[in-house]
Parts: sequence; structure tokens; C-alpha cells
Amino acid sequence: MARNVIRSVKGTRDYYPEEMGLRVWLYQKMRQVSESFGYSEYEGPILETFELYAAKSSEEIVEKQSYVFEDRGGEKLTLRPELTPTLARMVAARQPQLTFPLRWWSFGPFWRYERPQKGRTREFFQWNIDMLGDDSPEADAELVAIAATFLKAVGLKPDEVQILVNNRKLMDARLAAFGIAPDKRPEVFNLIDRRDKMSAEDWQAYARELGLNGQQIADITALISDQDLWQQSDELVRMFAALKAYGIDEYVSFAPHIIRGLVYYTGTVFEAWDTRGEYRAIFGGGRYDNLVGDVGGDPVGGVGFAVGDLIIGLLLQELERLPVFGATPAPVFFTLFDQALLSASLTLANRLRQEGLAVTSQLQPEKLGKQFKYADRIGARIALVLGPDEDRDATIAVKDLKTGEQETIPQAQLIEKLRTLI
RNA sequence: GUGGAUGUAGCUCAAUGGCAGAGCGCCGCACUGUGGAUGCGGUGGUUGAGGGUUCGAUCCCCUUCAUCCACCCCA
Repeated sequence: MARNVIRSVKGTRDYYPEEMGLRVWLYQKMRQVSESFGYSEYEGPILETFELYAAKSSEEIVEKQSYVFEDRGGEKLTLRPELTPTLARMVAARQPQLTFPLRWWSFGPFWRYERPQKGRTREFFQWNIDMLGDDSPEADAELVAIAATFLKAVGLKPDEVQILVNNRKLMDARLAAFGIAPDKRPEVFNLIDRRDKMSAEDWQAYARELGLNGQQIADITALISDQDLWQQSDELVRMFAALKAYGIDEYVSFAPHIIRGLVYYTGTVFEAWDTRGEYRAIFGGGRYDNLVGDVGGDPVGGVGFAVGDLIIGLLLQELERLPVFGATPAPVFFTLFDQALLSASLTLANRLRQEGLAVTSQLQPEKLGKQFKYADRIGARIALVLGPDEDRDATIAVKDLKTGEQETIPQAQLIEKLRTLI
């Protein structure tokens, strides 16, 4: 590069208007779905104490993948790698004043210190949505229904994405029945979670490393392919029953191998995947019963999920479900014929703004050809020309840049005309 | 943290141990009251950075930085 532009920080993204368009579009869909279920928006700080995550998030996330540093006063701080601990902290801090069940959602930046690759950056955005204070399977169902409604809202179909649901209590009980000790179950959960990521041989070897005997390995193998297993869980039976009412059950299926990595999940867990399996999980979530208590509050259970902006963005882009971003927010471009008409042009343009129309004004008198080219390039839909003739007759030329049709009309009719065109 | 690849014009990419190229874009003109399309003309480079080998390096070697991809983990 000839120019030596100072580079951006590794793993961060610059949101040029086109990228910002996608982010805002997703944000609007998330808001729309969240609010339609009665969830209120909140936000926490990007910086938290290291203490908040220690032993509450997964070890890998805290120890290896968090930005941890000391501030000038020597306090150990973390750039938040996830939101749920912040939520638990905020709820614990004001627990007596809050009305439960509470329904909250948020969309903001998160940081993980990892090697960037496709669909993964160090700074990313996440939609978090949670309900606290209702421990019922129907609450779990509501969150799954919200997730499905979102997928539908962004134009994804059930044959393209699936929400896979499981329940840790169910799995825990089954492992107990196989004679697997409680302290070994987290490792076995991890084993199950990785079934799809390893070859059958490696998986078997890993299972033996954990000290499982042949019978237990066979039991687990049978367990995670048992599609009817959910019927043994009252919670899942009630949850699936509730889900039917939302009309989104084609987006949801039972999947006994879904466990999830985060240690704080205690009951229902779920993930959404593209059905071709090309990408990582689109989102993940579940029920956590101890988190608020763990940060010093009175025990109150919660259920929620988090959607990163990257995978869903890649998927939507690939399936061509995204609108075109990057056009000017102003559909109307007001040209400037010459210096003598500057004042008249600016005045008229501003009158349009006062009527609620978004208008870009040309400020320097360049050739009209250049002005039209500029208007076309920024994505304006209408160009207005106020030349000497129009100024004398109190008219204005209105050109539709898409059709190329142009009409000269009295200025008094301009607003009405623009409203029909836009 | 581990492994693999790639850095050449604004963008996408060629090329050869011996003058650095194309397409697109951009600018101008045809068209001084009208964009997209077309034609013609023009602008384009410390070949990521540093060092080595060589008469000569964009090419070969070393170092470094950056980016991308996979693993790990996860949104």
C-alpha cells in the first residue's frame, strides 16, 4: 500500500454504512420480536470485574478467551465475553424492587480474545433475551417460540434452520442410571456435546479416557440417538405441548446430543443450526437456575438465549434474504443549478424537510450531469431541478431517477407530488 | 494456543531472475439544463515491511507484520 493508514485493532470490524445497514436491520428485527412478546430493552456496561465471570462462565471462555487487564487503579477488569452474568448481577442488585417474572432483552458488543476466522471476530454483537422468575416449562417454551419467531421474521424457513432442544436434568438422570458418578457427569456432558465433532474412533477413545466402561459407552451411544427420549421428561413434554400453540413447532426438534458448553445451564438447553450444517450454531441458550444466587442475589431462575450477529448475517447473505443496504436515507436529491439559485434552492429543500421529507442538497454549483451522477450513485430516487425558468415560473422539475421520467410542476404541488412518488 | 495459505493499481486478479499488466472503478470529452448505456481519451504502483543471495529480485532465501482458512472454544 502506498498510503500508510493506521490499522484497526485485530478482530474488530468497521461498520461502513452498508455493514451498519445490516446491523441496524437485525437490531430492528430483534426489537420487533422482543417487544411483541413483552420484553423490555436494557443494557449493561462493556467492562465488568473479572470476578463476575470467574467460575461462572466456561473455564475456556474466562481463562483463555477473555480480554482481562488491570485499569490504572490496579483493578482486574474484563471486557464482557457474554451478557448473562451481567444480567444476573443487575437483577441481584435491585431484586426487591423488580417485578417478576421479568422479561428483558439487549443488543450490544461483546469481546473474546480468539483468532479471528470466518464468522468469528474478537468484537461481535449479540442479541440477548431472558425471562427471570418463572421456572415453568412454559417459560422455556416462550423463549424457544421467540427464537423461532425471530428466525421466521428474518425470512428463514424450517427446512433451512432448526432449533434443537434438550434438557440437562433428563440427561443427568439418565447418566445417573448408567452408574456414572455426579462429579464425572460434566465431562461426560462434554463428551456427548462433541459427538458430532469427532470421528467415531476418536470419540470412543475419548470416552475410555474418561473411565467409562464398554456398557456405559454403549448406553450413552444409544441414549443420544433416542429420538423419543423427551417423552421421559415431564418438562420437555410440557414444553413441546406449549410450543404447539405458537405455530412454530416445525422449527423445533428434540436432539439428545445437545448439551452446550456453558456450565451454568441447569435444565432446558437449545441451539439453532442451519440444516446443511455449514456454519456453527446460530444461537444457543437454556435455563439457568443458580446464576442470580451465585452473584449474591436471592435464588431466582431464568431462561434465555443469545444470537450473534455474524453467523445469522452470513447465512442470510448466502440465502440472499437481505435487503440492499447502503443507499442514502434521503430519497430526494435537490440539485443546485447555479450560485444565483443557492438561496432559493436551500430554502425550498428545507421546506420539504419541515414537511418530513428527507432531502440531500447539492451545495456547490457543478455541471448538472455530475449532480445527477452523484444522485444516482448515492441511491437517491428523485432529483429536483430549480433552474432560472422554474424559478421565474414558481415551478420545479421533478425527475424519477429509476424510470427517467421528468415533469415540471408548480412548486405548490411539489410536496404532494413527492409523496406519491416515494 | 496449534496448523495451513495469501500479501502486486481504489477493487478483483495476472505476469516474468532483465522496462509492472488486464478487467472493473475513477477523471475528461462526445453531451456547457439531466444520471445509468455506448464510444474515444486519460489517471493510475516504494509489488506489505526489513534484510540476504545476485550484475540485476515483484519472483529465490530468512525475518517480521497483516489478512484469510481450519483446529480449539464459542455467538
